[in-house]
Amino acid sequence: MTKVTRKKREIQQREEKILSVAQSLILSEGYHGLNMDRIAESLEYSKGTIYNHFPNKEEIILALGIRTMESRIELFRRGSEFPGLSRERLQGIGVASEIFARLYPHHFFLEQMIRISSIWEKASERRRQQFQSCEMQCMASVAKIVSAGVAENNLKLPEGFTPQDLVYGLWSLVSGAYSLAASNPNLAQLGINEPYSRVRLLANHLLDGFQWRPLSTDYDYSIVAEKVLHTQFLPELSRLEQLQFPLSR
Amino acid sequence: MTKVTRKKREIQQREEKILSVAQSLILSEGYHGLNMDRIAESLEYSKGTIYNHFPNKEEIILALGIRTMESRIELFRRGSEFPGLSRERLQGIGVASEIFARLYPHHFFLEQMIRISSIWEKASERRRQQFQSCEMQCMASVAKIVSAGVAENNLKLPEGFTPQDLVYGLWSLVSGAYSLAASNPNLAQLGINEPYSRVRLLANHLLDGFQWRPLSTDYDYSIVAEKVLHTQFLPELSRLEQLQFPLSR
DNA sequence: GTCAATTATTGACGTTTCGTCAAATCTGTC
DNA sequence: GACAGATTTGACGAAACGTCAATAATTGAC
Repeated sequence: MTKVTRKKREIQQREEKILSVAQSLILSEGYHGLNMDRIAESLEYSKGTIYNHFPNKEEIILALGIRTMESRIELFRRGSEFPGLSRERLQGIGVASEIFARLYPHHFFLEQMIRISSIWEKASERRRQQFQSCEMQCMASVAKIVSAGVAENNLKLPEGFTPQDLVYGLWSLVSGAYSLAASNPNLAQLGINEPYSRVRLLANHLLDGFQWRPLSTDYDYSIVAEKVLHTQFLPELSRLEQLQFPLSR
Repeated sequence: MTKVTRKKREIQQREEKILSVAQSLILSEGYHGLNMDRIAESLEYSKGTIYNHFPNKEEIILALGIRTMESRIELFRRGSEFPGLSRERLQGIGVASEIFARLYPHHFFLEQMIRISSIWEKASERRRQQFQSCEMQCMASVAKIVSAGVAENNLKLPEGFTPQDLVYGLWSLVSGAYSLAASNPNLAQLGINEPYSRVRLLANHLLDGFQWRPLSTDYDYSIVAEKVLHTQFLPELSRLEQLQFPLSR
């Protein structure tokens, strides 16, 4: 029924433009720098038109978060398709996670904002569910590999410890670390110089603590990471190199 | 010179009242629920008077964060005074951290807010430094114990890994986990039922991964935690029991 | 006790931003 | 080219921030 006319396409494209302007505003000037009048002015449309696309400011922010979340799911999917032992496959997700954090460092900023600034309450149910579903998909892909590790007999979880609990640990470690890195400009001042690559090492030590075999003391996972990078993430390589992506470090 | 008159004391006390009203507003209605008119109205003072105490809304929020941060430092100090091996003392901080998170669960909410909502930029240099100094004191107390572990020969850090890096890991894990728990009401839905006590277990596994002796597989740290609780945190015990604080679980 | 100087309080006001909606404009169809 | 329906516009009201001149209270010297 709904014919895709020139006008319809134009409207569709405008939605992208709104998000892109919103993103640059929010990144350069923070939460308060994003305002509807400025978006409208910058795109040379009236405010009413912007409100036709998004019923309020909060929805725009959530939409931005969903946009990067979708890229994250895709990266996680590709990472988890790396063939091998469970812990090697988890390495695949680790690399995906690191690539994600480097390509979209602002995401962690957005995510915190979404959780905090009453955005959640004001946004529509539909978008909220979309966001949560993204998050759950990511966590599920990790949980699946943890369960595989148990099934493979390479990982024994402690009494009363579920795969979800381990996912909680990994997730907390990674998101905590990236959030700190994203919002604390003076980590270096505290003696933390390469936050991104450190996270991978820390996560591996956590896995060692659970005796997930092969242990990182017996097996060089940085080689696995390198392999993951070249088999699963070729398309991203050049973009990453511009950012000086050092997996070996 | 500046005599402490009745009036001065009155003003001092009002500052406390402002913070307490602000806190309940922000907790019950989120970032947007906190507004200066409502604080003024609720305390039956005019807005101008509130502005005499705090030059803007952001300073109030930061002051709230500093207030809990100071309690945190105090808890950390007491925890780290627990006598014993380095890893036992770190357990002391772990317990302190867990007590803190249970007594002031809103702190992690505040902290994220401070990092995100342009609060940082708008607040005064003085308060910003105060906040950072609190944070650094906490991290330093952890770093000190890590270094002690190395000196004690119970911990060997990997090549190129500094004590600060391990602090970064612990800090990220703990703050990530508590932030998630504070802002994600449906962790249980994801299969994570006791976020607080899980964190301690996860952190201990991370330390095991670094081979910090004695390992938690050889030594029951929940007994240590119990002892810490009774020797270092007696005053808090009754308050915690009302919250059903299960260290053994 | 009085009074001038200092200090504290007030609330009306200007400003910014959100989100709305009736009126104006544009688009596609017959 | 006339008409219905979709789209766009921007003036408007509401809410909140932060200011400041005017007012009130307090203090301390005499």
